[in-house]
Amino acid sequence: MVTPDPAAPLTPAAQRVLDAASELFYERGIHAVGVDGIAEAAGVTKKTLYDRFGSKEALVVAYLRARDARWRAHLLATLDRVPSPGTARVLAVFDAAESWSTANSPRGCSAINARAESFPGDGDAVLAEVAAQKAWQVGLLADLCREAGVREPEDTARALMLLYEGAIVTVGMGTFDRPFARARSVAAAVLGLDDPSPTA
Amino acid sequence: MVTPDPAAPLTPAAQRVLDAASELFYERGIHAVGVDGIAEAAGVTKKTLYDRFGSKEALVVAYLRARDARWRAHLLATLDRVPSPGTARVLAVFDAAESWSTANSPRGCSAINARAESFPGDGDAVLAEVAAQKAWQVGLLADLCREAGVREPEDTARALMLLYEGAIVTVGMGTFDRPFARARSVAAAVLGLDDPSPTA
DNA sequence: TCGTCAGTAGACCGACCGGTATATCGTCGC
DNA sequence: GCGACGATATACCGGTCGGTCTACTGACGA
Repeated sequence: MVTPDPAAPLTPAAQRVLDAASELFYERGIHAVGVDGIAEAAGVTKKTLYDRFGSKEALVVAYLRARDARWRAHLLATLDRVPSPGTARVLAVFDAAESWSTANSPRGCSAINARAESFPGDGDAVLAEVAAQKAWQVGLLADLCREAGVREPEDTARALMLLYEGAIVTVGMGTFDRPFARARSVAAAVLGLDDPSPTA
Repeated sequence: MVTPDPAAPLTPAAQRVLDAASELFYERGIHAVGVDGIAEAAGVTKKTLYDRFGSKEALVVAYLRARDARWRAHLLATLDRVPSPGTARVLAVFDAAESWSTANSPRGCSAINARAESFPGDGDAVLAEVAAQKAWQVGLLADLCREAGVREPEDTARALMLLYEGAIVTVGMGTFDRPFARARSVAAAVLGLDDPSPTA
C-alpha cells in the first residue's frame, strides 16, 4: 500500500488523477505543479492520490509511461498502414511524429522536458524512464533500417534520431514551422532517396 | 533599484551570485533551485541578491544571457580560425558545439531546459530570451550558408538547425555517444559534400 | 566630512511544498 | 452481516518558497 502496484488497472479516481496530472505536468512542467493542484483538478483528495500512487515521483513516472504508451500506439498504428519491407516505413516515423505533435505536443517531448528538471539523486526513477524511452525509440529506428536493408542500420538510426529529436525540440521552441516535414526530407536524403516529399 | 539596470557592470557580489546561480540552475534546473540556496552558495545575503537582480526571474534571464554570451564567444572564436568563404565554416559550428558541450554542457542546452519549465503567464521573460537565442542561432547558420554560396540558405540552415538541436538534446539525454560528430557528418551530406570527417 | 553605495546580518511575511493522520461513508462480494 | 475497498473530508506536519524589511558597516568620492 505504500507502493501501489504500477501494473494494476487504475480505479476511476486514479485515472482522473493521472489525466489531470498529465495535462498539468505537460503544460507547466513538473516542479511547477503541486500535488494539491493535481488533486483539486481531478476532483479528488490528496489522500486518494497518495493511496493510489504513493508519491509524486511515482505519479510523474506514471505520467511519462502513459504518454509514451499513447505515442507508441500512434506510431505503431501508422506503421501498420505502410507495407512491410522498405524505407517508406522509416520515413513514416516522421509522418507519425508530425501528426502526433500537431495534435498532442505543442510543447515538445515530455521525456526531454522531464529530463530538463531532473537530476541524479532526485528523480532517479524519472531519469531511468526517459532513458528507456529514448533507447526504445532509437532501437525502433534501427529495426526499421535493418528491415529496409539500409547499410549500417545502427549508424543510420542515430542520424535519424538526431533529426527526430531536433524536430520535436523545434516544435517546443517554436524556432520555425513544420520541423518534422523538414526532418523527413533530410531523412530521405540520409537514406539515399530522392526527396519523395509525401507530406504536403 | 526595484529593477536594476541589466546592462550595468556587475558588482563583485553580483558576479558571485550569477556564477552560483548559473551552476545551480544548469545542474539542477530552475524550479528546483531556491534563492536562499543561491545566496548561500554565493556567500551573499538574499538582500544583496534582490538589490542586484530584482527578482528570481530576472536572475534566470541574466543566467541564460551570460551562458549564451559564453557560447557565442566560443563559437565566434572557432569560426575565426576557419578561412572565410566556404562550407567548412558551416561545419565548424558543429566542431565548436562538440568542444563546447564536452567542456560545459553535459546536461544539454540551457535554453531548451529553461523552456521546458516555463509557460506563458509565468516566465514570459524567459520564453522571450530563449526564443531570441534560437533565432540568433538559426540566423547565423543561414548567414554562413549564404556566405558559402549554398543554394536555398534558409532551408538548409533549418535542416542544419535540426541536426544541431538534436545533437545537443542527445548530449543531455545520453542516448548515444558523440552526437555532434554524427551530426556534423550528416550536415556535410546535407551540404552536398563527401563526408570530410575532420573530427577524429 | 558628509553622502552615497555595496554589502552583511538576520528577522519576518504569507503562501505553498510533499506527505501523513484520523475518521466517515457507500458499495460491493462473501 | 461483515469486512475489504475506493473514496471522501479535513486537519495537520515540518520545511521551503519568493520576497521584504530594518539596522548596521565599510569604503570611496566630492
